[in-house]
Amino acid sequence: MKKARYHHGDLRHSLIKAARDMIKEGGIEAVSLRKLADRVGVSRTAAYHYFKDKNILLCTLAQEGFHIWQEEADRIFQDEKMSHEDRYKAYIRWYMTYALENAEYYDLMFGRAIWKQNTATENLKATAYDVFQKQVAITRQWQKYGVLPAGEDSLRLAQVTWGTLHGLARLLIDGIYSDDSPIDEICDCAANLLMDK
Amino acid sequence: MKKARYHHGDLRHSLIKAARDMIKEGGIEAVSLRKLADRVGVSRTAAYHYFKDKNILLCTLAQEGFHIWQEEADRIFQDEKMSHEDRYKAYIRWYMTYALENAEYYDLMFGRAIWKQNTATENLKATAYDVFQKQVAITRQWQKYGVLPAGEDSLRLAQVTWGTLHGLARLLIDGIYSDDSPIDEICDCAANLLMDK
DNA sequence: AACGCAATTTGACAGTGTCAAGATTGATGG
DNA sequence: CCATCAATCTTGACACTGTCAAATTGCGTT
Repeated sequence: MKKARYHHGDLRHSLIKAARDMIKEGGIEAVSLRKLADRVGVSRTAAYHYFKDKNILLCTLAQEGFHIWQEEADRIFQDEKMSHEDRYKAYIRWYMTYALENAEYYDLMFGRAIWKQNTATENLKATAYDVFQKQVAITRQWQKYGVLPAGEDSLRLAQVTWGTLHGLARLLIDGIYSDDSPIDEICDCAANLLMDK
Repeated sequence: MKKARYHHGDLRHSLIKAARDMIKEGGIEAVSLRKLADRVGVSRTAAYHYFKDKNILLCTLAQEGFHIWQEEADRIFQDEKMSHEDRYKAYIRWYMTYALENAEYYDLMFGRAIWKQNTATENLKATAYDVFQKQVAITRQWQKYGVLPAGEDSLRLAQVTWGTLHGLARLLIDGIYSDDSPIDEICDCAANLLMDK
């Protein structure tokens, strides 16, 4: 479709798209600007006109990931067909399966690579902050509905519950738990612990 | 102390020691075999006689980290001066502060870098497995003493509780939570959620 | 048609991990 | 005491990587 014209026409989006594919294939480690340029059919340093850094490219991808993430989560949060309890359980299960199915992307979004860099875009931080704030709001709702313990501070509760899901996802993704850990059982156990009894 | 002799004498340990320092200073990313060799005063490829891979070097360090980790944890597990409840709370607090204070090392031990590689030594996996099995055993004890809910399967419970601590540690270390998150409050909230009520 | 400016390329540099082949050494046996 | 040998370390080389500076190309406007 794309000819070898000097002006590519839509390089920015092509780069993002290619990087997205690349990540799904081989993880963040496998992403290199040069292979990326190769795949898009452009010269090695072309990307630098759109992304100051390799890191900024990754941040952009992560931000995109957060938006998709939020959309999918909202779909569960707003599903009126389920009871509050079931919705929370569904959320947990969705979190784990989504994280595992998109392991490489999850790694990008929550991984250290991006956040530790000092070049981490303010945009990304803002986006992630928004996602978390929404999480806090939902947590407050769930407390109101008696799904989560009402006694705890909503912010702390959101931090800890997210921590639990994040930690489990990480351990499963990284293969630190044995491979045959049944996700269903783990989700159930987590739900039992977190939810108000 | 060390002269520029051809035979270094204790290269393996020197390499490990230097790598350990390097990690504490600048994180895993900052570790390069060449700078390592430089620091030890030896040629760039000298390390390959003791470590087949860069990854294997890191695995060795991680294993060492697990042993220290286990020792420190045991000190809490076996502290008879505390009640079971207090001991559990102390464990949580220790976990978080230790992880945060040794963030770079924590990153090495539980980070993806090592586990994802197919060259991950069987030794490391075995060590980590031992650590986790001990965790399961302790969890079972705590269930017996009424600190943790007796109804849950011990293995799953250990997985989830560890997941919680691991996730919180990760989020705090990576700076995904805002920097001014009071660890004490987070620990308390986690304890409330996890412990039997 | 010529000019300007943005998009892209080429060249170059300093890093990295790792392999193969050579140099140095301390220890061993005659 | 000295030659041999295997362990230990070095040199050279290769294929990568990210990134900068300076040239090149070509579209749109005057």
